[in-house]
Amino acid sequence: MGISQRRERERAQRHQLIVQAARELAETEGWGAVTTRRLAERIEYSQPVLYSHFAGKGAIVNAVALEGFAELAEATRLARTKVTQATQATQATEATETTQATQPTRTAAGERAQHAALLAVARAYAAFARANPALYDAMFTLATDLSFGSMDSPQPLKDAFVELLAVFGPLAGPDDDPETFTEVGWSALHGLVTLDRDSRLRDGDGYQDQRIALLIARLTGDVPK
Amino acid sequence: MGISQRRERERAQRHQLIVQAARELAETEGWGAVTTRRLAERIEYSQPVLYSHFAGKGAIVNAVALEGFAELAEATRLARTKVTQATQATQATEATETTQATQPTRTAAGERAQHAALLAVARAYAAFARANPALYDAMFTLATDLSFGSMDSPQPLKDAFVELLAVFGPLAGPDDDPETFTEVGWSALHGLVTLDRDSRLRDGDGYQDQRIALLIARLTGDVPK
DNA sequence: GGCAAAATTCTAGCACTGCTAGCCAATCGA
DNA sequence: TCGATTGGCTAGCAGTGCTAGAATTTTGCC
Repeated sequence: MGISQRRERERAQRHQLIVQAARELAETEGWGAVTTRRLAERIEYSQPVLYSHFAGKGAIVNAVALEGFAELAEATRLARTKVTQATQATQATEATETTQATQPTRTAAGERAQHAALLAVARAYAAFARANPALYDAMFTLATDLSFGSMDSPQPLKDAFVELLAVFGPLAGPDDDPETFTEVGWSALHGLVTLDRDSRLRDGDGYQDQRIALLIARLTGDVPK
Repeated sequence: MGISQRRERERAQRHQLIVQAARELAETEGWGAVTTRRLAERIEYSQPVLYSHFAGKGAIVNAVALEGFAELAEATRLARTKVTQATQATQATEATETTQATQPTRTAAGERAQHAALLAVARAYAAFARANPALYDAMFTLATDLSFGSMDSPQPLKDAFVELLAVFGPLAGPDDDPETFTEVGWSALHGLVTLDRDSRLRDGDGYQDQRIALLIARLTGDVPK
């Protein structure tokens, strides 16, 4: 039965080809240019084959969005581990403590490290959105029917939130629910990203960086008096 | 020359009728149902008359969005003045100080009052978005070509931001730019509203209220240790 | 009042969209 | 080798935003 396996493999390849074509087309010419005809032309098949892979155009957008969430989770994970490892090395030289990385260290140095990690992740998040505007659009403005908070939400969405929870959670106050705190931090970041992208905030050199820094500072309780 | 004036008046009425029809249709059946044909049917004219009033469908959406910004500004102004007046009355009985309302009062009572005002405005903002989902969509996801930060941005947009500035600005840290602080606060609020609306945050009784309270608390430096 | 001119509204249609029914050819199991 | 099944294609449907040109109404003038 090797033949049917090969056919299934080819089908999966074409499936991925459609998603990739949609994403590239959207990123170069915007989602308005992503029509079923242009998509079919691009993958060198006729339109109806799209509907043998996806229920409709919306399902294709959803697939692109899912890819985006997976990559976003990976990007934030990278930024987090990079910084925490760097600061852990610094901490080792200072030789203060060696608790688990996942456990919030309540020392001053630990808090500083987590603040740094959070800032790095926030910057990575903003950079990701800026580097893949169409992808971010698919994730947050086009694919609105992707369930999130419930049990049956797709894995990439859960992964992405868990990743954010790992950075935001430890910085929640003792009386705060870490998940609520993460939701607030994520939402704020998302708001900054979208409003900046639609030119609804002052445009200029370091304005967005300033905003992100200010947000993270306030969230972590680093407030000037 | 009273005739041409009457005609112009009637034209303005029909102009407003189009905007209102678009808004109502969007609010009851979603923006997907707002087509030029249905709009024309609704105002009891043929399609082309729409184009004698607006450059295209996008221009109609823009008009709706502008109306939304005007109303949003009004709603936040109402929430702000209501609370500040109430707390000013309380302050008067305590007889501590009587500075100008626009000037940030650096007393403990003054800060508490501003915190309360900010919370009230944030709640009003979220309530507005929840009560007019299609309108909010027009303002932030459909009419993306509305210039904002620049000089030539429409007056309602400026007004809305000034209104937010009046609540957020006084609570900025001594080293913070009030405008930057306002941009951050507004973005965070916007993020909470949109993600909540798309069911991307946990759905339940007071979750959104909790998130808003947490956000405002952190922004104002009221951080638990 | 009657009539050409000007402004306004409508009919009809264009090029496009997402999506699907039904035909036609290649592949499969016997 | 031959029917049955699968897979892809052509052609077309209903609907979209928008517009050219016809038809109608209103205007200004004699």
